[in-house]
Amino acid sequence: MNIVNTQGYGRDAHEMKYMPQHQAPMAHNPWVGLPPSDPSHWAMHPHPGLHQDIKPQPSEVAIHHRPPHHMTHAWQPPVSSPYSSLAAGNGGSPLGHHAYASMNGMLPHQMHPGHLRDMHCESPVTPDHHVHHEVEEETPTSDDLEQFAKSFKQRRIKLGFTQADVGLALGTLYGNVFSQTTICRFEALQLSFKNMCKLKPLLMKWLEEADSTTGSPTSIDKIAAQGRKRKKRTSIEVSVKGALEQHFHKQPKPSAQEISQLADSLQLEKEVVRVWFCNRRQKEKRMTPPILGQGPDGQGVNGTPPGPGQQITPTPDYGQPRSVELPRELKYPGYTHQTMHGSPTHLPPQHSPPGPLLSPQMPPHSVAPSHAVSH
DNA sequence: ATGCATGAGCA
DNA sequence: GCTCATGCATA
Repeated sequence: MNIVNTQGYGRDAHEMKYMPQHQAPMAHNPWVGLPPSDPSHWAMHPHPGLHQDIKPQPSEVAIHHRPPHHMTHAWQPPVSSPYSSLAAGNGGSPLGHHAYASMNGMLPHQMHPGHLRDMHCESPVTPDHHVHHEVEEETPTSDDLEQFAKSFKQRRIKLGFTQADVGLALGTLYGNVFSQTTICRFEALQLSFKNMCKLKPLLMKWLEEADSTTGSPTSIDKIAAQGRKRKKRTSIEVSVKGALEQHFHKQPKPSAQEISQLADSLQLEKEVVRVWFCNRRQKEKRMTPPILGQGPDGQGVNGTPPGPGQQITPTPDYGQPRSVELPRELKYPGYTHQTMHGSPTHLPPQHSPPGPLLSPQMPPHSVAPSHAVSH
């Protein structure tokens, strides 16, 4: 069975159609033929024959729920791997470095699995409405998520785990490995509502584990991804980004032709532009979307800095060519179909004024352009 | 922490 | 070709 290759590289053939013509340092196209002679720009894959999917099948990984300590990863972490903490069992995993993880002794409140459940339904400081003892593990509200993410991060840190550690641990717990990126985004609410909902239970379980097994190495395993021929990340100049942003404001969903034009004028590959728009749109759909309306180029289409009063995302009434899409004002339009049969899961009770112009985000912190200051 | 990229699934 | 989940690579 080698269904892997069907489309794994099937698209490479077409991908190669757009070659760097202006900015590419190299002349010939890499990813397909990628002769070992030109690895300078592409991550090499040790095993061309291996399956390419990064994520192993759950069944495949679930086997080693609690791996002894042997890692059968046929993967060579690039010497510069940011996730240096997972391998040998001492690299940097919390169990290894009790830097600030003297845990047990200093944890202000040892939460137990039981509590974990509660915390996802009701915030510790929850008022007293709809307080059930039943665990409505169905759709959590945005607030639930926000709060969970926050406390999750706190506890994760207290336990001395890195985001990468968690991601890997999830792999051994469920067979679903996640990257540092994903954990990071979860904590920062930078995922879609739906995605957040999906990950929450997993992270909750991890917390239980990490919590109960204080002291004994739980899951330090790595099922790594095979290196894949990946296009080198295109670096788009700020000025160009500015132009893209502007176009995005006017037309978030440019047609293929518009993309071509734009790409041409910006001296970018069409594919790069297309992907940029895809990513940009996706960004808008996160729980904590970026704030539109500012000149990314520094020139600012409106040098108006988001004052303290600006908590409403200026926007987006864009992208609704079909008129079927509900305004995001309703929170998360596309996600309201949460597999609820019959009884419609009411949308998360949000204190969002019925006004057509407001941010569907969490009011608490989405107000401030945290992006600008976090770094 | 985040920008650009990949790939599955859908239309 | 889009959306969506996800991650490598990088700032």
